[in-house]
Amino acid sequence: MHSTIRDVAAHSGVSIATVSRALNTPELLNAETLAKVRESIEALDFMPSARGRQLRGVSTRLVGVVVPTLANPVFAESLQGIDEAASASGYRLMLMTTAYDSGRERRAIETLREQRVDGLIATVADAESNPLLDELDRIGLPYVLAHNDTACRAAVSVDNRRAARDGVRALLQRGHKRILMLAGSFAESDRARLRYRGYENAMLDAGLTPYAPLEMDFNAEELPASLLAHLSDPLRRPTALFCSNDRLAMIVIRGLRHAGLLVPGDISVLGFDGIPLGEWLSTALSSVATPNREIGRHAWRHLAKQLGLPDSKAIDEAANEANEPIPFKLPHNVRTGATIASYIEPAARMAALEPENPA
Amino acid sequence: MHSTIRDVAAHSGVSIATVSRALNTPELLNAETLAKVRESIEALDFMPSARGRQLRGVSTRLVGVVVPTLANPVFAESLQGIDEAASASGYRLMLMTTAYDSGRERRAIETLREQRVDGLIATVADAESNPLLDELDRIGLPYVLAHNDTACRAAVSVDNRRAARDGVRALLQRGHKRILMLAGSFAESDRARLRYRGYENAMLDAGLTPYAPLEMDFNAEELPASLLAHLSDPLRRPTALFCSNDRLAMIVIRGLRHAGLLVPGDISVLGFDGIPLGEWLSTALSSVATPNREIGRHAWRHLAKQLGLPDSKAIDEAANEANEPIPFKLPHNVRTGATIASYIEPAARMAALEPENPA
DNA sequence: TTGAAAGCGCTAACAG
DNA sequence: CTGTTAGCGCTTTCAA
Repeated sequence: MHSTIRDVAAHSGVSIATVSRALNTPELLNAETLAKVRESIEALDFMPSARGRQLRGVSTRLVGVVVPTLANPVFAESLQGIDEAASASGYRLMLMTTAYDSGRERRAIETLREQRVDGLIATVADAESNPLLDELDRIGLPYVLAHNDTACRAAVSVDNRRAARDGVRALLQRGHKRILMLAGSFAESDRARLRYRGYENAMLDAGLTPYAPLEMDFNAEELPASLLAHLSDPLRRPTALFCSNDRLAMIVIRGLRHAGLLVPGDISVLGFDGIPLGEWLSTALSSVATPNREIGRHAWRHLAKQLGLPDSKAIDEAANEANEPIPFKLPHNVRTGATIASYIEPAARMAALEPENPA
Repeated sequence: MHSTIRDVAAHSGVSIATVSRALNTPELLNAETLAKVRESIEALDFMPSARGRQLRGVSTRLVGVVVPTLANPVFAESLQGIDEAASASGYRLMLMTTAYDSGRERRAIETLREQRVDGLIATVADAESNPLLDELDRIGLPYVLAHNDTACRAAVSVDNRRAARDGVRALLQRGHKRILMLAGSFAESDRARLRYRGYENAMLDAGLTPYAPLEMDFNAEELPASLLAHLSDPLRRPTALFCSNDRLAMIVIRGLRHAGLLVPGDISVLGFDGIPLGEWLSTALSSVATPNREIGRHAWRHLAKQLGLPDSKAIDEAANEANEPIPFKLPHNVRTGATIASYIEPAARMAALEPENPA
């Protein structure tokens, strides 16, 4: 179906070596020969096979990317960052999604290895004790984790513990004391666990007792009974909810409204991720925002370094800046939206609600 | 760096053919030999090279996917659909983004051809007169367009004209007569043009004169002067805006609120795409919803058919259903959110606003 | 400046 | 059941 270098050689009456040179080192060829060969290439719709080339030992210039899902904008964003940075260096992406499933993670990495990717960027369910990654280490295939937050491996992320702590502090500063943390599945995510640690830290620092985390289903239509139980007593219920991700926060806000609670009037809600959509909600979602695109971009920079590529970022800058280490931890940012408010004592609230009270 | 089939053969004291068989047709081997070979494979961390295999003429089981950007959830969703369907058939995706740039489209397709993808699924800026696609036709590389709406090529999409027409009809049914259509760049998108045709159709059918379309910048922070001019006269301004995509609709709604106009009280807004996020806005976005994931899934089905794969969908069903043609046009769905309302005559409005009027 | 030839990792006859 | 061998499309010495 495809024409090969041999077809081109035959068509233009030269050797295959000459065709190869026309492709790779045209400057070494006689202008006429070159023109002739190029004509044949055109005529035959010849497109050199990366396969043949790579078999000769040349690198594939392919990077594998492994993400749980693109339905989560967090990963779509970071994929964008990787894509932009990698294509600028002439690398192509090979994408695999895992749906947080370890079987699929394994198959994904296998496939990518078979394709002889030069390296890979992955977000895995468990970054610390992960045999797949251990194997990559052993065989020496370069990889960088994105979003996973661990010191054991090359991993670009925010500092999840501190980010969560800062988020909770923002709530504490607004006078909240009964702050409950909600999470999707802890099993699914080392990140959720670190975020809970941050929550604990902030609470303990403030002399408060952390609640146990409340795990809830990511796809729930309604609030789980366990949460509703927490909310039943207006005087003792949490005054703020810290959700381990934005999607959860949105589900919760919707559920709270459904249950007749005002956000942030009755209860504040803080998310985590800072997905762009959050800002579009009419009550903009307050969230601990993470620089997802930058996470992707920096993951690439680390990988590029491992691959021995010149750092295009560094090239732009002054030479003496060139050896500045590429960061593994990126800054987070507590985005004060409109879903968190200062805590008001119940007594004061009642007073404020009395219409008779003069202004 | 990688060990090869030859290393394994040497390590286990068999021929390379035997190793190859251990990989591809293990049932043909003596159990002991097989075990021995597998041991060596383990010991050497051997992973067969897809390169070598494919060079022998076996298909790559790779599909190229070309989309403008993943920042638009529409494409992230359809990519998900492609991914799910393709991996179910054992195919892998190679992703390239183009940012609607024709140079990048060309490079993307070139790369994919070099990688010898078995076929590709693409969303291009211009589907009809596109030399790149013509070339694919000429060389016989199977491809299917997704979202592009044209009869000239295999393309899975909604019927953009009818979808837009139905959306505008929903506005007309609510009594709107002064309906203005806003679009991003027409140059960028054959789809936007078809949607304008649908708008025209609906208006003319209703005996109304269509407005000229108003093109506006996709990334604008504020409403363009041209639109503000349209809105200045409360009695003659459009009572509804039809936006050629949801992102635009969201920008417009924000801008309208900023300008002191109530949505949908003062003016209705209808989007197009039905991105999930729209439903999360506190005033849920009304939109002509397109089944993006299904578009991806069906694009794969068409490609799979061109590749001569058995249709996994058809297998599930009764045999007599098996030859049911795979649709090119998928159903759209006018999602009545909360940003469109019935038109109320100004007089009636004024009356309703007078607090003295009894209920 | 060009050609001949070896070989990259693998599969698939064809023998044994 | 297993080994030998001939390529697949390309790059890269080495010679001419």
